Amino acid sequence: MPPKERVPKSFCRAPFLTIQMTYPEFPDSDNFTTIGDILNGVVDGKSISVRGWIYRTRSSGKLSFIVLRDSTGIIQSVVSSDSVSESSFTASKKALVESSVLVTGTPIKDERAPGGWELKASNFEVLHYADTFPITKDQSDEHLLNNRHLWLRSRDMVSCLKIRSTIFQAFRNYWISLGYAEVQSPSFTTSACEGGSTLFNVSYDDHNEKSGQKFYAHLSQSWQLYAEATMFGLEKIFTVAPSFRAEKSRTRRHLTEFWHAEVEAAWTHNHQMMELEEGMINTILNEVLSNNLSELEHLGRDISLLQNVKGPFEKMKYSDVIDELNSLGFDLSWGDDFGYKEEKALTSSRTQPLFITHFPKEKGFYHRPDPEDPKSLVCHDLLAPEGYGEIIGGGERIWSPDELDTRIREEGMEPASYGWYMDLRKYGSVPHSGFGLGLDRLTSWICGAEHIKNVIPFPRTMRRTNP
RNA sequence: GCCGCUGUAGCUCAGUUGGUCAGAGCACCCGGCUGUUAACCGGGCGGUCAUCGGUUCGAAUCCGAUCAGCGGCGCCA
Repeated sequence: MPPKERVPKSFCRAPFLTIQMTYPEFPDSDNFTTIGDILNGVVDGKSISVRGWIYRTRSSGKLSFIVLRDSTGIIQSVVSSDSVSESSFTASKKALVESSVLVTGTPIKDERAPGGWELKASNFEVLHYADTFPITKDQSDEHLLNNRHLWLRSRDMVSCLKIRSTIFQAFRNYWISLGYAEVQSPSFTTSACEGGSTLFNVSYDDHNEKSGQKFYAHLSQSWQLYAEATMFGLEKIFTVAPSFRAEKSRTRRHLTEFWHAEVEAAWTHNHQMMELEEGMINTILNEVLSNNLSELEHLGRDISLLQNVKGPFEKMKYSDVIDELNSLGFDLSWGDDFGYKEEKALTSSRTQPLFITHFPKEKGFYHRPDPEDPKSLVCHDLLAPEGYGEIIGGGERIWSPDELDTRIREEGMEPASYGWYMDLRKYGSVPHSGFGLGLDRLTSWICGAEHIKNVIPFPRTMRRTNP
């Protein structure tokens, strides 16, 4: 075996050093203008410099048209052999799409340019000549997924990811403003939180042989059991974390690794939590509408549909939903679970989110049976409109130790196998509620995405873990 | 787990009943063009037809298996 390559000590410790690094080919300077500022008319008529990548390139004899992009937009620059050095002009003709460039010039309004603005180049410098970019105008879903590491540069992906960022931030800000604390729970777990869901198994070298177990741990499907423990100290908590489901689901709404926003609060009833969720959805939508209009427009989203979402959201009991579905031609009886077909029928004609409450007991052992109607639960789902379906599942948790014991046995499980979770009901148990929100599904709805894969940088599905 | 579909050049695809079927456009390279809008004109490069096996005088084409991927259902967020 060849000797292991040694990493220079100074490299390892780079963050702690204050050595001034200089890159002669790339000036240490903030003296660059964003394309967004140019398009907003901030620097009309002045000579400025732009740094970015080549988005499109066309040339004719003595003239190159180089469309530049940065994270804020795109602008066409015109490189004329009359107004730049020979090396600049050659570079502009030679550089392929996605080459990184530094361009100096004067922005002017010009109707002939896409976007209405144009940069008259006085200097055109290529920092790195790109190889032939694998993504051209002929694109298939599969090719774009195989090249997702490069497709992330596309305006579609950038728009979705900007909106996604707003959504994540708005979620956090909303709960923090209500006095909730952000808490982290482990991704390695040994307790299933929800029966039925399939768990990923994680191995750990020879741990398995030594311990006699088949695996080291599962990957978490939800923080809920941990949240119920943490809640007793902090009372109001939330998290944003990945959850993992090994279901063999192949739909436009499923990922094996998805971003789960979850909330848990002591002294809180189901109906109170639903009100908070409504406020959360409205807050997130308002933030997106005030920060990401251009991204929504680029994606072709019907913005009026989002603007028209206002509370109070419609609330229906499960039994009434069954009646509505049967009036639409379904044949369901009380106790039947309904799937996406039913969700789609309910939500495709609606323009507002829809709460469904009082599901049958089978939905989850940890949800509290309704004292007035013990065969149903004090719980809720929230369905997004336009056919996007379920984005939230939540409810009031059982807080009485005896009731929890009974429910677990009813589900054919042994309370003892829940170990420390049963402990939580022994020491000052209190009423509490919580929910889980699929952030990718929420983003998918807000973006109007065709597929949930379109709104996460590196989607993980049952058949894809690359790139 | 179930149902359906796809695999031919770097990309998007055509290829009829098995017989000049190794093709086009784009990309890339060379040349031309001073207003292009993922331009245009001329030329060039480029494929073990997913893999393996079978049927046949002959297979990209028919059959089987395998691999990879896509869409949907059920389940869930």
